[in-house]
Amino acid sequence: MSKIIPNISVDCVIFGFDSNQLNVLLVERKLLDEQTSETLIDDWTLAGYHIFEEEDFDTAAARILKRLSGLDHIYLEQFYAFGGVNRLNKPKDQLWLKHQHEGFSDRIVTVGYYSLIDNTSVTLSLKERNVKWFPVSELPELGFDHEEILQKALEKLRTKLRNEPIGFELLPEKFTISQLQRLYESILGQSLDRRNFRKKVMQMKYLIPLNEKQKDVKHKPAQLFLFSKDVYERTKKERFDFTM
Amino acid sequence: MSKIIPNISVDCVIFGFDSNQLNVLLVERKLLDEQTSETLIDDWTLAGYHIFEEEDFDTAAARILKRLSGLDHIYLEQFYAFGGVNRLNKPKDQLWLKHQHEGFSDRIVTVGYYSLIDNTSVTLSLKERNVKWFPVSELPELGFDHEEILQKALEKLRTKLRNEPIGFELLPEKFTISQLQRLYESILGQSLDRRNFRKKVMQMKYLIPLNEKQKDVKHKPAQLFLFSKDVYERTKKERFDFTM
DNA sequence: ACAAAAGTGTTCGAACTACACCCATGG
DNA sequence: CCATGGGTGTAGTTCGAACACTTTTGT
Repeated sequence: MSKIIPNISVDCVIFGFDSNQLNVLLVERKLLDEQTSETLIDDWTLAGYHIFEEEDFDTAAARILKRLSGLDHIYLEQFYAFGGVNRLNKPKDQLWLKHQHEGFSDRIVTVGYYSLIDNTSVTLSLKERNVKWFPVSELPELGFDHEEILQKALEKLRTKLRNEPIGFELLPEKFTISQLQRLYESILGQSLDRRNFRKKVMQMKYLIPLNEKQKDVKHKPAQLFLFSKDVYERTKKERFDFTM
Repeated sequence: MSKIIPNISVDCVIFGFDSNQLNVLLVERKLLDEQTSETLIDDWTLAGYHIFEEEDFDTAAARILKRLSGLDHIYLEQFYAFGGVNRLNKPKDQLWLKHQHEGFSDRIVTVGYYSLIDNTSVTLSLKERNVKWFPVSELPELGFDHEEILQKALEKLRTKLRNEPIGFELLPEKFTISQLQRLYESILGQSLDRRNFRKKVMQMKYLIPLNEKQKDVKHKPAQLFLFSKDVYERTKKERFDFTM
C-alpha cells in the first residue's frame, strides 16, 4: 500500500432507498478519554478517507465504497469539492484528527461523491466502526463540515434526478411503478398524481415491462419492470428549457 | 502574501461571447532554451494558479479572475475537480513545471471553475503573459490536461444553460432578443426558430423590456431588454421532467 | 429602392392536469 | 367479505412546432 496524500480526501454521501424514504449511510465517530472513559466525541460522519499517491478521485471513491459493501460498480458521481479554510477547525474535529496518528494535514481539502445503492439488498459495514442508515429527514449530529457536504449532495442529486433517469440505481433490479413513484416523491419532496405518473413513465422506452408480478403481497400484485440503461442511452434527446 | 499549497490549484475556464460565438480565454505558455533560444514549448493553457494556505477555492478563483480583469463579482461556478495521477506527466508539462521554481508538487490536483463574462466590454490581460480569446470551435494546442478540463466545462455549461438563465452573464447589461438567441444557438449548437424563441422568452417575467432601442444599426433597431436576477429568483419554480 | 434584421399570429398535434371507479390478492 | 394497493380513461388546457409577410432603418 502506498503513501496517503495528507491534505486531500474523498468523502462519499451514500444514498439508499428503503421503498419508503431516502437514507444516508453514516459512520459513527466515537472517542473516549483513555483514563476516565468519558465520552469526548460521539457523533456521525460520512464515509471518507484520504487519497493515496497513485490514486485518482474516482478510484479513491470506489475503494471507499468497496470497503463498505464489498461491491464494485456502484453508481458514483463527483458533485463538488470542499476547501474551506476552517472546515475542520471545530475543537471536536481537531481533537479527532489529533488521535488519528496518520499524518494528516490540518488543512484538508475534500472531493465529494454521492453514491446510489439499493439498500434493501446490500448490507454495509466497516470493521471496527459502527455504520448506520439515517433517513435524510432525521439526521443526527454530524462531524466536520459533513452537514454542508450532505446538503450539497442532496441538492445536486435532486437536480440530476430531474434531468436524468438515475433513480433506478436506488431500486432493486425489478421494481414496480409505485416504488418508482414513491422514490421520486420522497427525493423531490412533492406528491405526484398516480395516473399521470404512470402515463408518463410508461412512455419511456427504456422502462421494460416484465412478464412477472410481485409475490406475497396482500393486494393485487403489481407488474415488475426493468430499467434499460442501454435503451436510454440510445434514445435520449437533449432538452432546451430554461425554466421560468 | 502567504505560502502556496504545492499540490492544489484552481483553473478557470473563462467563457466570453462576442455576439457571434462562444470564446475561451487562454494564456500562452512559452519556453525558450536559454542557450540556443530554441522554442521548447509554445502552447496555451487555462488561467490557473495554486491556492494559498488561507484561501478557499472560491476565493482563489476570484483572485485569478481579478488579476486578469481587475473586476470583482464575475460569475463563477465550480464544476469539477481533476485529480488524475498522470494529468501533468507529459514531457512538456514536466519541463514547464521544472522551470517554474515555485516549489510545486508533481502530483497536482485542480479544481475547475468556469466563468462567464461579456467580452465585448472587458479586456483581459496578464502582465508578462500573452492572453487571447479563442472560439471554442477553433482551439489551439492546450498544455497539461486542459483540453479535458475545457470540454468538461463546456458540457457542464450546456447543462446549466438548459436549466437556468445564466446566459445573460455573457451579454451586455442591455441586449436584444436576437443576441440572446444567437447566444443559445452557439452554445447549444442548434438553431432555433426565431418566432418561437421570441414567444418563449417573452413569457419570462425576469426579462425586462426597456424603453430603449438599438442605435446606429443599418436596419430596424431592436428593442433592448434587461435580465432581472431578482425577479427570476422570486418567480422560479422547480421542474420535474426526466427526459426521454 | 434596396439590403438587413426586427417584429408579428395561426394552426396542429403532443403533453399535462384533474379526477373516480373496478380489480386481484391475502387474511 | 374486507382491506390494501393495482390498474385504467377522458375532457380541457397548455405548450411546442411549423411556417411567411410586413416594418424600420441606413445607404
